[in-house]
Amino acid sequence: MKIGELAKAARCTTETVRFYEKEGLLPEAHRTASNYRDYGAAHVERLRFIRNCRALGMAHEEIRALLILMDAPQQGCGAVNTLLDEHIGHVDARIEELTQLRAQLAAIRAQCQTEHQVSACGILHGLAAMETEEKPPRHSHLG
Amino acid sequence: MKIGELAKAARCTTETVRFYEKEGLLPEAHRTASNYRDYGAAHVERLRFIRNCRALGMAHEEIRALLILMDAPQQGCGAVNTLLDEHIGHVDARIEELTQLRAQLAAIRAQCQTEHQVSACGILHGLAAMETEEKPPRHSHLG
DNA sequence: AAACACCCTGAAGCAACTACAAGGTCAAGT
DNA sequence: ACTTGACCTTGTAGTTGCTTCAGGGTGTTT
Repeated sequence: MKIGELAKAARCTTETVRFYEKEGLLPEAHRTASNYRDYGAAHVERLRFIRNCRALGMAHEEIRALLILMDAPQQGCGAVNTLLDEHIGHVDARIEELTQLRAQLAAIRAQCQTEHQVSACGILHGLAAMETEEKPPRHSHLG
Repeated sequence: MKIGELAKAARCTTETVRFYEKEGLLPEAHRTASNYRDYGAAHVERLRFIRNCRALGMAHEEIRALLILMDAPQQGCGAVNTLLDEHIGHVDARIEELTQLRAQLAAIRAQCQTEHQVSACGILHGLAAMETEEKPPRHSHLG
């Protein structure tokens, strides 16, 4: 099958397929006489796997690690479990960060209930007066 | 004050300060005879405001809009309130997305409780079998 | 005069794509 | 035979919010 068909089968774009190939996530395809990429069922499976992992918020690094583990089918799957647990940890950490942010934003928002002059706006004063924090180190690759 | 002092006052790096200047978020500084940037109290205030907004997850676009509003102090602050409400909406949307992701991940994780062969791992099978979804349009700039 | 901390500019790198630009291929219709 | 249109090819640049680096200048101290 051609790249467009593969892309449709995994519900992504041809550009994304080519990008994954360049990244080494998707193995290179055979080429037809006219230099078109030519894919088989294994490519569809692999690409769908990658897209599913991405939909779950995994980074390319994590997916790459999973793919390598998958390519040694008779090995133990402890590393797979670990990797997933760590990823769940990233998601939890990010939810926690955003929840705290949400509370801070609500507090600032509460400082202005009615429309008045900008110079007297509680929100702007709140934003200016906040304790400026150093950027904490990232807990996850999730933005 | 020199750029390093300004950066310290707002707890960021000199590179970040120069970057904000290039972006137009921070006005350009006067220069000394030796071409060093020379900042005053107004710059400290502005930079701290920017860093506080960033710490609350706002995008540069949002901050830029706030700064413009702030520069017209006798105008009404309705737009400020709206902007903040929208930003809170972004955060809520992202928390919701991540919470759903979290549930999906937990479901997949539950498919493998004990270590066994990769080829029989419920997690990998779950990841392969998932309904591949099209990437939904972004609800927010928060990753 | 040398050492060291600080400043300058400009370019490149990160993640995970997306969006061109400029061209080649192929099947269908006239 | 020719054209249209949909598809394919490569390569490069843009997105966001910085960080890092290279290669150099300045200023104070010893």
